[in-house]
Amino acid sequence: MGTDAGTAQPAPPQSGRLGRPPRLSKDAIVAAARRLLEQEGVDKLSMRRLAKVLDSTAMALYHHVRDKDELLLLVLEDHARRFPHRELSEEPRARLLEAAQLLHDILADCPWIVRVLAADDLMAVSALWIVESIVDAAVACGCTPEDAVHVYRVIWYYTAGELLIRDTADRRRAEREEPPVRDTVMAGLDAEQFPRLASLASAWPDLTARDTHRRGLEGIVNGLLPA
Amino acid sequence: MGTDAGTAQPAPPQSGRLGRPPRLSKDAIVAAARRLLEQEGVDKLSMRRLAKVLDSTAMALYHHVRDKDELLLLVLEDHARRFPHRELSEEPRARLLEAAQLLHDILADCPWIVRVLAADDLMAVSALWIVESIVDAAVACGCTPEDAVHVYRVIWYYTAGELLIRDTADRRRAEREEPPVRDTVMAGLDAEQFPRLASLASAWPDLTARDTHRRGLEGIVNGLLPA
DNA sequence: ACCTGAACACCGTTCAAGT
DNA sequence: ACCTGAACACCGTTCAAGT
Repeated sequence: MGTDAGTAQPAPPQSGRLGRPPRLSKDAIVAAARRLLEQEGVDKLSMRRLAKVLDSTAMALYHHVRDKDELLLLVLEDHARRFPHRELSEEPRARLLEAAQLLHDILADCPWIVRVLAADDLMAVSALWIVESIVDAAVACGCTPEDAVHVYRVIWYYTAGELLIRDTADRRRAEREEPPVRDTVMAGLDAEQFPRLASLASAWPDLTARDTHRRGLEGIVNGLLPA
Repeated sequence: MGTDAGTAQPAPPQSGRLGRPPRLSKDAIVAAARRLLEQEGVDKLSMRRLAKVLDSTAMALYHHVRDKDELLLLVLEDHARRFPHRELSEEPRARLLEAAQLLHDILADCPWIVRVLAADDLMAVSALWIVESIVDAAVACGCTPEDAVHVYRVIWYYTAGELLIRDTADRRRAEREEPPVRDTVMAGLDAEQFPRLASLASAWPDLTARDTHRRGLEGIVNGLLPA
């Protein structure tokens, strides 16, 4: 993973061109950013640091990408293109669920993108077909086009929330040594005032199971599709 | 709103105490932060700027709050305490929905807190009773305690996602002059490849209705509660 | 055309020192 | 006990200049 230098090479010098030959290229920048992201996380990705990795200066990057958000979007685009292709079922309800799951799985590898994507409610262009699939499957399930967009949007909000929260919690856990505030709050709960929460206090953290998203998705789809 | 100096006063000088009398107080800091947040948004809230408003230095603030996150949490706590109280229904399903709605409404005024809260999946202590209500109502609807936590968690993910996305979109719109990427992507959609999205392109933005969250909530609850 | 250095206008936080 | 000034270790981005 750290040695796939293939895509990180500077662009092949085009023959007989005017101007200085480029040392950097969009591809090389995106590849380096991907590696930095994988190895050290978003918090460590700055234009200056990325430039250092590329033996260049922060300002040189701005010749190839408009700003940091565009760079992150390019990394997502690249990731979505590489992501293993999956056949979707014919049956619309199953297709809807599978597409939603795929949306989640692609983004689960780049949870930092949620903050950028949150500005819109659409995915990267190379994953737009998933959005199309969701809306289309919802219509095939009997939704009006408007309701289908609503279904998509609820799924997207839910997915974005899950990714944001899991990612934030993961990163906090990695960087701080103290236990999360939740644990101390839960431990000190007044059982008179909050009987339910108090009785669940010890079980609460463990309930963050891996299949939470999937189970919730099924419930949401059941609740939103016409009977 | 800018003149409620009442809570922004330095703490009343305690009689006969040792040490230098404090010029700042937690309350004054929180009140000033709240005003800054209301008037200028999170992006403008920095420890340095807040200190300037209080005629003090950034470092003095660290004597009263541990760090910026704690300060933001204190503002939420304050906001949740002030928030108008609402009676909840007896009927468990209605109570569940009302509590979830209340959770959303309280946070809708401080959407910037989602990034801080995202580290845990619990609310501010002064709004913990809402979480208790949701879990309790879910049990009253026939959920096991574990399923009730699951229901709460799906609602929280959905709500956090909605708040995050609406807030990010709002702030982008306020600061940039260009239209969101979504509009240009949607405008350039290949109708062959994405028939559904292309046909919805013009309608998409308008579909961000105010009641989206409420409608989605009902669907989610329908889908997650036992029949 | 592509890249550099210096600068602008900031951050959160720590630390030693003052009163 | 409470506050200050200076400093640390950074940010993203702009701009004029170089090759």
